[in-house]
Amino acid sequence: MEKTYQPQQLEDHWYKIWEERGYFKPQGSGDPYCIVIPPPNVTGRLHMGHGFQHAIMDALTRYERMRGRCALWQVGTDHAGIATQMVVERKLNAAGSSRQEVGREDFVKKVWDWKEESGGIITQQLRRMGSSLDWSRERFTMDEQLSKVVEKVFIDLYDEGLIYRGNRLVNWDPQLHTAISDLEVISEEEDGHLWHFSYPIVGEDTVLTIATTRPETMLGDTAVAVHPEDERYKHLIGKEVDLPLCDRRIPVIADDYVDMEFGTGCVKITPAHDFNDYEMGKRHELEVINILTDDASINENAPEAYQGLDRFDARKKIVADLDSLGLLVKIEPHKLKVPRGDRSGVVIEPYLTHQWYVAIQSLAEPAIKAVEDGDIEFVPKNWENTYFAWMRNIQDWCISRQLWWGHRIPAWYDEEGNVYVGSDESSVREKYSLDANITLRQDEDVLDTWFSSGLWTFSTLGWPDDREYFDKFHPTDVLVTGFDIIFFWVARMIMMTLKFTGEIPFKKVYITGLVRDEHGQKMSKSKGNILDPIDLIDGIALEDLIEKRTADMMQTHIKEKIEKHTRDSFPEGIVGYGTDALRYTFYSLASTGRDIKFDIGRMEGFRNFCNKIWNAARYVLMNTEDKAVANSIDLNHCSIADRWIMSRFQHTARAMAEAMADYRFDIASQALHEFVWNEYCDWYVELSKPVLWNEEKKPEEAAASRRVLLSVLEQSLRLLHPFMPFITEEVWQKVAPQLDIEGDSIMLQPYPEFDADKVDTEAETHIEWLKGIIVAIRTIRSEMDVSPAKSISVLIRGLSDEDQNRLDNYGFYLQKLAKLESIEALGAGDEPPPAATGLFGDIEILVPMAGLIDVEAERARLEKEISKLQNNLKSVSAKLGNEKFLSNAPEAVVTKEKEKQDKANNALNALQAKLTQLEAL
RNA sequence: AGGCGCGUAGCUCAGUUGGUUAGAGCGCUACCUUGACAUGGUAGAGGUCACCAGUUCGAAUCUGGUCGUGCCUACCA
Repeated sequence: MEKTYQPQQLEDHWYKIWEERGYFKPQGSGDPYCIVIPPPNVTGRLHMGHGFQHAIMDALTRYERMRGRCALWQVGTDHAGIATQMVVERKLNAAGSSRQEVGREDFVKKVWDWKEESGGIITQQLRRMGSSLDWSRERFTMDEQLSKVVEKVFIDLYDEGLIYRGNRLVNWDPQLHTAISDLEVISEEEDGHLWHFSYPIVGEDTVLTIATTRPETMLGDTAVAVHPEDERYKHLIGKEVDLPLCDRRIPVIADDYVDMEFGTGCVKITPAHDFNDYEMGKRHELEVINILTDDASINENAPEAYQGLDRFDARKKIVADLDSLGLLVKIEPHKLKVPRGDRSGVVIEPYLTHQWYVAIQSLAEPAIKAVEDGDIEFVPKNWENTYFAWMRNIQDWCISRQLWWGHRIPAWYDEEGNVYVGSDESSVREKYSLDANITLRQDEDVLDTWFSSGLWTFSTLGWPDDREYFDKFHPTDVLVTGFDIIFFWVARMIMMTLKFTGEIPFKKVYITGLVRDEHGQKMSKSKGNILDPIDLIDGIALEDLIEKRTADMMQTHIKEKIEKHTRDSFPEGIVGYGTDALRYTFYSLASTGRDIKFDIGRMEGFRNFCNKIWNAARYVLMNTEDKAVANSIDLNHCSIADRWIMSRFQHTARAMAEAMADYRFDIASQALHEFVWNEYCDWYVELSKPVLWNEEKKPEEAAASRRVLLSVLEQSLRLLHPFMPFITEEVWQKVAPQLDIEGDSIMLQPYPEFDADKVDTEAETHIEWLKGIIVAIRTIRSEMDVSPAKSISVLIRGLSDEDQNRLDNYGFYLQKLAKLESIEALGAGDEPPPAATGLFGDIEILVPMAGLIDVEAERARLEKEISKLQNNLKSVSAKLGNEKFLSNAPEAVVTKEKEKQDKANNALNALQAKLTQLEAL
């Protein structure tokens, strides 16, 4: 074995073997366990969020697989309609072409080509994370079988009247030329203006002043609204105003939606270009005048002077024109929420179009109930509030998109515009008994990507025709995902799955936090603070990292800022830490209900942990290969340390099981780390040395310890495997044969279960005693500046009979671990020599001073200890002096405090005696 | 405007039903290359648990408020 752990060489090696041998397929007769992957964008790249979520899903899957469940982690990718189409379109544009130029059919072909070309990257990256996904069942949302499910669901919902075509305002992206759902609109506060304009009142010499943030929409105004109770304007209700710049008179109406306090208290109403105005328009039967084109330019419904102008150019011209008419009153700076498309980033227009909708109400009710009843549980639970809040106020879902990449809507129109829905043209003709001479054309639109994602748990498992996997694995056990897609995806999956399968899609929803950078900033391209999980695994040179982070940046000053920040954060670039270290870092940070700040320092610590495991294995193998190892564990031959470590292992196994049941990966990782490093390596390995290397020990005792060293290491590897698949496999392959364990891979071995019978309280008590004495001696050595190389003689007194027995039995450990020349018990009557003193309970440990100890240093040390004890004693005594405490606190608590007091008093007396003795010198 | 979080050691985070001397890792200090490991060992230093008030014999933990901070939802033109 190498002296240090080298992850690069063995990760690919083992992954390939696991995959080739089919270990990721569900096997065995255990209870089925299933997780479906949140399908990543087929042409996307792995980011930290993926890394985090896949680390968790893989830990769960490997854990349950080892526990004997028939485990399936279902893999697949998403066609990601808008995102993917945009990438291909951008490539076309860069080449001087456009999607319109190549036409729909060829464009879609080009997207498929792009999918073939880049679609392997993300799946390759998932493999690098060690994910035990069943690749033989890989699915894609646009696979034939999954597309069939999409079609069936659409048709069934339509036939049931739950999908309908509506003409209403939608969020329109004027760059992508498509409708998008509410969820795809990001509203952020931006600096804008509030323009005050006057509209002349018909038949009067006065004007009415309105305030607006969007002057250009006045071309589509069909009313002005005031509050019915507004004394300033009450008399104008029912009158008309002349709409400036347009040859139109519009009414003044009253509606209590109007806020009297805001602006002038008068609102212009543009039903075609504002959601509220649209609703108000409906209430007052106002005319709806659309003044925009698909690209958000002014259309032919507006006065000629403005036709063809872009919306923002039109705004300038309108403001100028109103000004020259003397109707511009003032312009105030104003902060407002600007809706932008989450993909395109352009300002979204409310726009009147025909779109397809899902009538969501009847689907939402059972989906709410499923969570209310606890059939589906969110972890952490408070996300349920978010879910309920949205679901109880849910709006119909606009599912059509004016894109080319996606599932084409299975609807046909005849020349009169009648709609027919079916799986293809011929079945539509049959279904609706249409004559052959009627011409049909298919709807041009495709479905929202989330429509197919909503069917993901059952479509990937073969529903409805190939039901073997569906029947076995559905409902799935847990969904692991981010809170950002609770509405997009989780809620819709619950609704669609309940509707079509009658089952919930999953029993638990584990919501992960967002992965942020080390300063708590969101990772984003524009901030240039992205970390690529693969770079953390393999390492990356500083210059390459800077290049990567600044490649697409146009502005030099931003580029420079990112470069500086990157140089500061990673002066040496990033060394590769390996997959196991990355995964472990995610677990350690995965406390529930909290975003995680990714700290590379922690990852380095876990890389070191890998190395620790590696070297522990080297030690064990060095001391067991070609040596006598007991065939089985015989407690009669085991040392007290052997018994202790086996017992401690049980506690760890129990902690692990509890943490995993609660999805507390942070607690689990800490328990494992603590056991392996602090108990196995720091203590047990050291305690094994005097047994293995002591000539006077019987051979069968050494053989027993060798067995225990191997056995506990082997079990620890299994305990660790779901978190660190690679290193545990590599080491296990070397350790298992020493124990004659049969099996081809650790990942198919049973998971260690807690066994109360194997807890050895007696051994734990003895070792705690031993540790206490050793630490006390070491502390004296360290504080008295005694060279670690120097053996010392130690006196000990205040021993009970049991202590004396322990000293007889385990003294050889003390000699080795505290580097002692000798240790002797001092009789009760013996006068102790001047010495440095340490206490462990009632036991006094004396290191005689003879030239070793500096009197002043010891005095200072004692005084420090004494003052610590006095403080301690003060607070304990205060409690015990409080009558109310004595009468109200539970007896156990009072007893405990009394014990504390006694102990502190004894210790104090002992130390004070020492101090007196010292001062007498 | 409503809702949900968070504020514990220099940094990143634990702290279960109120009872610990408030913990871990990284970083820091001192000493040490001892036959697994310097990606290491041993021993340490470091916290008025954001602030205020209350409940209680007892509060990091429960209640109310204040401040700071992050996010989500909402129709203020």
